Amino acid sequence: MAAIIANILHTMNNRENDSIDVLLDYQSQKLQDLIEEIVQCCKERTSFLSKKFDIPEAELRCLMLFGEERYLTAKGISQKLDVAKSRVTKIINGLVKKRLVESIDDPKDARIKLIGLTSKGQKKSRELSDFTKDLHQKLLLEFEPEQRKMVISCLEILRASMEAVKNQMV
Amino acid sequence: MAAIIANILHTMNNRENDSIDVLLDYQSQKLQDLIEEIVQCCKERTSFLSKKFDIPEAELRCLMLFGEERYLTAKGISQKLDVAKSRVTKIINGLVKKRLVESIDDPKDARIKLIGLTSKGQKKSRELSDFTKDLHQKLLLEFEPEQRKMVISCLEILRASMEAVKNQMV
DNA sequence: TCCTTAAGTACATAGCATGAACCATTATTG
DNA sequence: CAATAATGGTTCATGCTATGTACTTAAGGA
Repeated sequence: MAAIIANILHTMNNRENDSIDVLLDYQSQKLQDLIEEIVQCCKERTSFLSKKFDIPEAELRCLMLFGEERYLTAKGISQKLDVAKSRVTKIINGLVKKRLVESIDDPKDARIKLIGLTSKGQKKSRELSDFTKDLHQKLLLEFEPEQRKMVISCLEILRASMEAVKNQMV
Repeated sequence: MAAIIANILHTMNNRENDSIDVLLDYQSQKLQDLIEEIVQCCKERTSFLSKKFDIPEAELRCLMLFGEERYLTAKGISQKLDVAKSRVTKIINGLVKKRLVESIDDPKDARIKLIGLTSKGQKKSRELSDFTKDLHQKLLLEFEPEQRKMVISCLEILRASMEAVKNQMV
């Protein structure tokens, strides 16, 4: 089917005026489908990780925030995960129940609770980041070496353009 | 920061052996971040559409299935959306309540209900697909004309590679 | 006719996420 | 310094996403 369309396009290409519109139509449809499929694949990946590590997706995402920082606050997590702070309470509760995280009172400010990984949490977090790193390395190795740089810069273009369209839409 | 790393990489590049590993590390991290951001942007887009059209995301997705086919069955929808059939019942109920869809009994098989768009549903569906088509066209137009083909083929490579990694993971 | 399979629904359960109301505690300001 | 405002967190009500099991009805084959 795609081949047929491509063929039609090809025969029309160097002849007429509105063939440009046809090409644009075809390309934007293609773009839409590809993005759709890629996003779908990523969704499956996160769902897979959640099952593999037996931790809900939101909690996994939270666990991965402790990359650099030793301690995080509920507010900080709320901002990084881009969710309401009431949501963070739930997520932290889940992680505390699993003994992956523990919260201590901030000695300076009694309102604040400092959330930190337990050693069990550090282990899980490490495993998780190792796994996803490995996954993306495998992905990279699927490309031909010359393609790698190109794919990355294409994604950079795509991301920037998506950002631009988003802003232009307000 | 990225510039510094890139610089380090550059000075190391044509000299030593394990600089390849460093490059791979850098690139896979980059890849991970880019994919993350792109997926995030898509999530925001669907959430935006849901608010704009005042219809839950799952129902929107369902509405978009009536592209070619006149009627769909619950089972068919379940397969296309890749959700449990009990989920489909809920989704259809929502759409029926909004008078966007109606179900009639299959004259041939009393077990089956044929789901079809109402005229109101057709209108919404059309609006929706027009909007997303426009969006992707805008996106395409953000690229330089020469880039368009390249970005698309890069996404094709990416999609194929993700598929490959997924299969290789079982 | 009996049994199996298929289509669809109901219900219990779980996760994701928000927003409003609320309780402490800290900061500000008159 | 005391009243008030702002901040950090929790609780609760609500709604969407999604699954799986059990159930009903219908179709179709042995």
